[in-house]
Amino acid sequence: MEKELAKTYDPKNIEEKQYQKWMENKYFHAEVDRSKKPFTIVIPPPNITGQLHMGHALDNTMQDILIRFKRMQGYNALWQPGTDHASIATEVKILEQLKKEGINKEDLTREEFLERAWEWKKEYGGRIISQLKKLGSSCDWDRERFTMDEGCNDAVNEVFIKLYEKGYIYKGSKIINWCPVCQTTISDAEVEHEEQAGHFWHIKYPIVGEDGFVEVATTRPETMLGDTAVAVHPEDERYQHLIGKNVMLPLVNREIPVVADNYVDKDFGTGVVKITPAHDPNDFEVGKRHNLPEINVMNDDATINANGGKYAGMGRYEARKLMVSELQELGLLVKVEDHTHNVGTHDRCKTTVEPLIKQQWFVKMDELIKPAIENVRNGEIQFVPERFDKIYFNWADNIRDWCISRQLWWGHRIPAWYCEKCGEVVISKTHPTESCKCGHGHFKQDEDTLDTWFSSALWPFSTLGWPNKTEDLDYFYPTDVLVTGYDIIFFWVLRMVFSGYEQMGMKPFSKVLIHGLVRDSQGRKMSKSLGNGIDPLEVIDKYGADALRLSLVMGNAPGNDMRFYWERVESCRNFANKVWNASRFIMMNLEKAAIPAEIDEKLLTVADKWILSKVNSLVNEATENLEGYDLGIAVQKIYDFVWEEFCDWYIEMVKPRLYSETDETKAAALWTLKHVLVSSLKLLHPYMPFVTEEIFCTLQEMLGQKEADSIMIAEWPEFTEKFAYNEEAEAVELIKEAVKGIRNVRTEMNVPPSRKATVIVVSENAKVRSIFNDSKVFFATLGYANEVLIQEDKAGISEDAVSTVVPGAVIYIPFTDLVDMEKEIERLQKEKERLEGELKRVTGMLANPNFVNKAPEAKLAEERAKLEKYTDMMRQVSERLEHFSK
RNA sequence: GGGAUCUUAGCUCAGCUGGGAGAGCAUCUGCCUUACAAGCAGAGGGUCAUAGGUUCGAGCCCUAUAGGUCCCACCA
Repeated sequence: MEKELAKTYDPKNIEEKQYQKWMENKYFHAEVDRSKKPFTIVIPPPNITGQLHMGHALDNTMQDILIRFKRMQGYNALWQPGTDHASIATEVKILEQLKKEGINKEDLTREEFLERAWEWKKEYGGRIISQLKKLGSSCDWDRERFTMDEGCNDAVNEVFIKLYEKGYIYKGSKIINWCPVCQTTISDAEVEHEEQAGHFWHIKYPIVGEDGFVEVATTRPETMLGDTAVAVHPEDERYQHLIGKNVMLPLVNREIPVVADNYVDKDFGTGVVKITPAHDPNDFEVGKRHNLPEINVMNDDATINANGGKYAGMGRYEARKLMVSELQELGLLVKVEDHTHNVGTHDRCKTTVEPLIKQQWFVKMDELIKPAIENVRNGEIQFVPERFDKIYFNWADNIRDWCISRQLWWGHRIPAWYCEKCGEVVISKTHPTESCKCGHGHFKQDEDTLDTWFSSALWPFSTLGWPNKTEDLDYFYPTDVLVTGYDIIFFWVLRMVFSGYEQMGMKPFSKVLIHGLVRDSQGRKMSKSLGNGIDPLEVIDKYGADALRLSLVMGNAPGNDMRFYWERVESCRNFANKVWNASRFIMMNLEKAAIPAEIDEKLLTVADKWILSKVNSLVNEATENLEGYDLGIAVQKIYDFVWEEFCDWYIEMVKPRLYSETDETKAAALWTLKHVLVSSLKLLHPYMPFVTEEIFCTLQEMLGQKEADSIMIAEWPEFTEKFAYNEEAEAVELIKEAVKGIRNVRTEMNVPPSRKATVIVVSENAKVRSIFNDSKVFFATLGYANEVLIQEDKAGISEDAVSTVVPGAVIYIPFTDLVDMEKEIERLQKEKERLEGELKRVTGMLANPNFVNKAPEAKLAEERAKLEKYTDMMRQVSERLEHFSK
């Protein structure tokens, strides 16, 4: 370890090195330790297909901040990592890769395909993990899991069997969402509704046995091949006479009945709806009510099947085109209207989803969802910010059975076995050995795999060893907080919640911290197709992980989207640089003089007490904000403190003491510098782990004092009564105001910094005089003074001196040769106007009996004090003005 | 159709349970002051979308309006 910091801050030189050290020392690793309280976060497992994007960077930065904070607070902090097999996403990628080699899925056996898939996992599954490490994530990598590893696989089978035995999992023939491109079912959550411009075709269906037609309107004419009825509203006068009659389905020439059903909206379209039970969820329901046949007219690739007669083999849109033109020739096409409507598309490939009737596995939701609703409603599980529970309830309250089977190969194969002869179903983790009813005894496993979210739903407990009763599970579960984006509340959060209650009898986590999306600088979603994505690794390469992390959380409220700006990262890097240089300065001075580990408080000056009280209350506030998940607010406060109060004020104030060989408070200054620096580094560490660690360790090395081997396991700072803000500390605020006044006057008067001046403080108040008397030195270092006089009256001061007014005193700077009267008057005038405004407000308030009667006592006292202060300042300013106007 | 959310300085955004409008970036003016020009010091810039209401007091609470974003929803 180095004993001094490099001259320039370069994240490249420290980040990799520090991360390795943390890994080697296993600081991220958590073991069950009953003497400590656990704090657990499970990572939202990134897909093995994935590369780190800004969303991951934000999500994981937030988790790392929380876990590092809690670890320092003394919790036994576990951040459980892992990756997701992401069944459909990965399968699509692998198929793409195969395609490039000229191989189709049909060319491979299931086993051959899976071999390729595991190779993929081996090659790319680790990529995202190494990228998370670059970000600084302090996950317990020894515990890394994968949704398809042995344990998770076992958990999946266990849950499937338990739910099946309880009757919560069933196989049924229902209308489901089918993706013709991916060739699999998808769940409701995976369907995105997209507004598309389409048409409304009005078609005449001849009435059987009489002249005339009914006119139906449809957006999907090709589905008429599967029509098995037309429906009207039971109370629609226009169509009463038709109910019970038949119409002739054109092109197909099939007689279908006219049924009456409340589903029909009299006022929409023609009031007559064609019913296609096999290809529309509503029609499916209508069909059930009226016992209509279900005619499936489509193949899995959305071409028309044999039931479509002569259209068989055509694509759905091709058939549509032909049918429309044929209807037109027959004179049955009344009109075509433009019509925008919502089309369901598959969220992965954007293909229009085709509703089809198929045999699939479902999870019955009505019972399972109950505790998941109840426990969010009663606050057992809380969303941060709260409003996101509405998205949650929106899904939970309207939940339908979850279609969990997928016609994919990459994933957890459904543990259902069928007797090849009698078809008996056996649900079992392993190939059944017992014989079945028919005694044939040869079983074949279900071909389908499970929805990828089925395994993710178990993640908070499967990663801790479930279904085994492990110590880990007993100790670390339920986890404390789940950090994720609002876009997967219904995919994942909801399913973890009901799974937690069902399998563990306990919630999976107490808080759900929701963040928004990272958009580009124009507010657009970052996406591959737009090519507007920013690679976090590129940002890290240019500015360092610390800067990236800080830029992602500072000035951003929970749940809100944010825009990515390079300028923002740069300013965060500049902050890291600031911390670096301040530390370098402090260490340069510490090096030259030994400092005691503890300080004799009598030696502390007002400046010391001021900064100590400031950092003390910062500790309080930042801790509180962090505990309330206000990560952005907390770090904003730390940032402001470090840069403004510590660097720009305190360090500057303390310099004369450091440069002096004789000042007896020098040690106190050094001790204070060190104390405040270390506290600041600790507060910053969760946000900027690398730079704070580098400085912390170098500082310890240099001092030969060791508090901890690493800042990440050092103790979180605590508020101490000893340094509470008091009158002494407050005196510094007055000094600051005076200095600012002097600087302001000088700039307004265009006085170059090289020109030093005499500063005369005039105050009738002995206490104020005493404050300034003790702080003369600050005017020299901060206010360009070469001489400071403190006096009770204006004796000996040139009447033409420029001045600045602070509460309780007037500060004169006699520049006999430089004074620009006009400017000085202008300045005083401006100051007077400001004070007038303030006084008007305060006197107005205090003159209002309602305010005086109703406002809290503290507020009243505050306003009275202000009145006094401003009145005094006003008197001084007026006096000065009077003089100049003479 | 239902719901959420936003509208604050030129830009991007903070603003905790209502009590004198903030930050970063950008702009302007001085400074190579021995930690830092990735810096220091100063300055300009906002009727907090609009209209009502509650309150002693509203950026913050309530209602309505306008505009933006997003989610959900079976109107064929």
